[in-house]
Amino acid sequence: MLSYSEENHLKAIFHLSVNNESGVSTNSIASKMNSKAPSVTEMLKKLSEKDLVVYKKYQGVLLTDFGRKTALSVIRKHRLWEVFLVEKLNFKWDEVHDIAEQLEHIKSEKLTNELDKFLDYPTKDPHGDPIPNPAGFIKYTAKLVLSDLLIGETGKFIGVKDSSSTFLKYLDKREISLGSNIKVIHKEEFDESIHIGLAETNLSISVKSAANIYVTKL
Amino acid sequence: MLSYSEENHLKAIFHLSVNNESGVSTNSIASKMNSKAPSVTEMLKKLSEKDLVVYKKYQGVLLTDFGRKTALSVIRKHRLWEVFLVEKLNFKWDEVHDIAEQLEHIKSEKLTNELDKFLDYPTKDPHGDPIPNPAGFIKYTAKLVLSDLLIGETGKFIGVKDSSSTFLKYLDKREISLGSNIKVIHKEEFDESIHIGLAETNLSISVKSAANIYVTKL
DNA sequence: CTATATTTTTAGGCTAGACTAAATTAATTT
DNA sequence: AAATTAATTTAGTCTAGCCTAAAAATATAG
Repeated sequence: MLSYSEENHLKAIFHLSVNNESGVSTNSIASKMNSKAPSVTEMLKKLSEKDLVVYKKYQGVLLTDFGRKTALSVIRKHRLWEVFLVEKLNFKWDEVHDIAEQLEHIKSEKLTNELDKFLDYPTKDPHGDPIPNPAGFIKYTAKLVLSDLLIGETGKFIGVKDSSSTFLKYLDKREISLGSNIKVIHKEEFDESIHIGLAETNLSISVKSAANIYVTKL
Repeated sequence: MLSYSEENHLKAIFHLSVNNESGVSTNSIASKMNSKAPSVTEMLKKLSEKDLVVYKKYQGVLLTDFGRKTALSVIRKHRLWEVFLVEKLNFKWDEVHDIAEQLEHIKSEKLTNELDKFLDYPTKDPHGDPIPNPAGFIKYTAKLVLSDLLIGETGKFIGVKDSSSTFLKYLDKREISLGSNIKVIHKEEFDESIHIGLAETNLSISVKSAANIYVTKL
């Protein structure tokens, strides 16, 4: 039986592994967890002991298959609960993260699978992130960021890179929502800001924002 | 922000207070929590510090209004989640306790109240226990135990005293379920066992069982 | 290819929450 | 009312999970 802290470390390592084949650094984990390097080192020893990670001093850390599966089970629960909160309990997409952080640690396989069924087997969470299946398989969709589209191209908004509530509320305010088609009308040379066209309106957003909007080219 | 352990102690004290106006003993709390007396003493000091209980060494402990409200908020969550599990996720009444023990600690008032709304403001949990309202008001129903009914009397099954999964499964097997009308047909002198009549069948149950079945006289 | 800077680990300390064993207080019995 | 028994608290220990400061290993720069 894993503790909350163990599960949270596994999750952090999983997320940091995505663009990091060669081992995740102690500091990056500490920074993602809002903790300090020595706490991480200590935890890595414990996780290694339990065969959840492969850890060699000073060499960074990687998940074992078992660790990866465990991390994905936590992520699965997180995302299913997020769907539940939005679909069934009237939460907004910017309100669900902190509660899901708590709910993801509830231990009951039956609960998770019944919840999945109750929600009719969703494949994406409210931010567009894929929901792993019970076996720990996760289906990634090819995606690029809005700032990579060329002038004249249109993308379908399928997810956010930054899912902070600040950014999500910002998107709400401009009525940029998951599924929207976004056309790149113009790119400002000076500050790289981007003029976009939505169904009804046109508006201008910063590169920073555009770099946090995942799209598929249409 | 209270810890799980603090919340669990408050809950235990609340449940033990019901038939105990004069202060709950350290040992009774320890036994309910599957812990030991020194752990309880330590916790009582902390809870007293936080004005959740009134505690004087060797004198037993009682909840303050604040402590009572806090305990009831945890109990409210526990019972709402139980309803959710049974009504929405196909759990049986004997399967929900342990999961609700985890879910009751999730911190989000909005979550609790939205869940309440989603479930259409239930007043009883799957075992017949009343669900406190958001203000911490709890509506008790007058009840007696089946073993107190006289021969010839009929009671409506409205709750269980022992909600262990063993007892609940036992009731399932005999098709004694919440809402059933139970008529006392005969009481055996020798072992005090009770012959009861249900809608379709007659059967015999022990005093011990009968003492754990709450009824209202019809 | 040293020297410096950065990263990581070790050493040691702290708190919460549990425990056992011993001491103290309260309750019960004679 | 004293003596015994039972309940409770104190004292001291342990573990998990965090921390800071210092030491060690690795990476980077001149």
